[in-house]
Amino acid sequence: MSSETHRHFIQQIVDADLAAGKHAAIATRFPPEPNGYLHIGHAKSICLNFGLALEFKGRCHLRMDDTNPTKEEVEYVDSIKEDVRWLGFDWGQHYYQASDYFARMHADAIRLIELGKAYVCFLSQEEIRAHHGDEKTPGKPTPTRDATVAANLAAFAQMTRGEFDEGKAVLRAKIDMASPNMHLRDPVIYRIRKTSHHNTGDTWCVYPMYDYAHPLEDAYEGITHSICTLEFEVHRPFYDWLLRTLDTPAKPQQIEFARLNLTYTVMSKRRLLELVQEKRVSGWDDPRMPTISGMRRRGYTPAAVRRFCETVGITKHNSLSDVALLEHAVRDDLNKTSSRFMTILDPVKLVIENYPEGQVEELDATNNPEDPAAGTRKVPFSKTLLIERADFMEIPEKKYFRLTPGQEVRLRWGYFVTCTGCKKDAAGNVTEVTCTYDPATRGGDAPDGRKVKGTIHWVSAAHAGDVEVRLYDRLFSHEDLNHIPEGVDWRTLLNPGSLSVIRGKVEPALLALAPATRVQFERTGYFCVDAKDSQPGKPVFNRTVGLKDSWAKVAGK
RNA sequence: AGUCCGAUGGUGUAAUGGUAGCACAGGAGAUUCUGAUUCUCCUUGUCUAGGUUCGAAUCCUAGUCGGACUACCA
Repeated sequence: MSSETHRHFIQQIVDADLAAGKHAAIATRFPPEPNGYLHIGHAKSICLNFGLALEFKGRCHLRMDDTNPTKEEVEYVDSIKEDVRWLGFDWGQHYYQASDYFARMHADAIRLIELGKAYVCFLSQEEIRAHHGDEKTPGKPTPTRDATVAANLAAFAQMTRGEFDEGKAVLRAKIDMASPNMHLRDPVIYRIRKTSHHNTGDTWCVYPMYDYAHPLEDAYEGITHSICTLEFEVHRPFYDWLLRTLDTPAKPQQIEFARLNLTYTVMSKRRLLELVQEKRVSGWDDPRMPTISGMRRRGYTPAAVRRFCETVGITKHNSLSDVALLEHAVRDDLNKTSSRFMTILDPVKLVIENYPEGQVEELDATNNPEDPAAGTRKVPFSKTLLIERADFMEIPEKKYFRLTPGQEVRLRWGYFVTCTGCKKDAAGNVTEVTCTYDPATRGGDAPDGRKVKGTIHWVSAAHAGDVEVRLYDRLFSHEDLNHIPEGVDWRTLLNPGSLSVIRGKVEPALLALAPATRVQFERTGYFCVDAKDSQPGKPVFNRTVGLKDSWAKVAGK
């Protein structure tokens, strides 16, 4: 993490601009295209843009960049709004859509033509590409490049009226066909799309391209700092050219930063969309997805996501962040905020031989040792309990602190018990562990002050609820999805064990939790009540992230 | 290949000409009614070669490596 005083390069730019009196207040924007769900990479951008506005008491606009009717849908618009709000940000009155500016952008295109800075090109897509040239070859001018303003005006009007079929004509900016920057070789700024737009319907059949629309949207809204990712660096000269040529009152400054990459995670919308369409996941909100909605369903907190975004920082060089950073952020938050419960995911019976048959006690358990205000709850205790299979070993490994014949352990919030042995079936599987308890240790403390090395969790067999538990692991088994071995399909890199569904035995209190409640299963991990598939009294639990397990490391050696 | 951008431990980042620091991960230990948490300590780094300077991670030059660009996507 950076030091308290560290300011990243964008903050420094804003500091300088404000100090120089360049702006009275700053305005940033988060401009997603509604063609997919937001993911953790967008969260980084959202935190940056809204965070800057908050820090400098400026404003941050939420703007749908809906300039391509063939790809965008209302479903995405709604999910984007929900996700930004969930992350904890508020755009206030500043919700905009590129499509709201279509008329104004169109008028500006006409101005551009009048200025002699744009012309209608009738070349086919292939011809345009052939005329484009390459790094060492300058492009060739289109036949109509030097047509008169009147002819271009007329042609653009025809385009606008729908008199040409899709692909028959485009409007191009007239800049420099020999520029070393390809984006300055007369870029296409309007194309014909005879598709209904989710917002403007059939009003238009010409739609602006991103390169043309974006600077204008920013200028119309008075954006001061237009922050985008590194790949738009080469587009900046056009961004500036357009604002200069049209002499817009506002001259927003485009600043690029490095997008987020995460280990074992795909971040491209295209791939995410394929995972959904090919049903390799249950949907955009599948808890294994790096989408905001997936992480929300998985049990991540907005605070943890924001914290993570702070941790990875803002720079101009590409990097691959370890997903462990994200996991740490969520554990750190959940540790402080979630109530603990006892659940057994791989049960084996534990019978307390000297505990009275039929007796049931209600023991007090602390909900969250990190937060006394979380209070306590009652947990039923009886002669026959269920414990984790891993908490018993007939022949113990070195430093094994759990149940093994002759060893005493504590049953959390219960009693000290001493293991007496186990019963097995014909195949040699342990079917029951037996022990005796010390009645003087009720609640979990020995009056004589003796200590035990291990504490294990349990549930009363007769009182336990039976629930579905979904154990999630990383979606991919390959670390860097941006670098895949030659000839390998990224889909084959999916982790076949990314989801396992099991049944768990839980203490009664867990059955009454509201959907989306986040809890810790003691000694196991953080889980949350699935908001979609849970039924009243029948919760489904999603594992958000496991607890750190240093014993697993020791035992694995 | 051209143009542009970048390069600090295993990972992510600080240090803005003056002691290379932080977080994660990893290791060792202490504490603990979660082998969790917490706490302590430790390992590991300035891409290379020149230059400027009393002094360079920082400035300059060249090289190397990585990324972006050659869509009627954004």
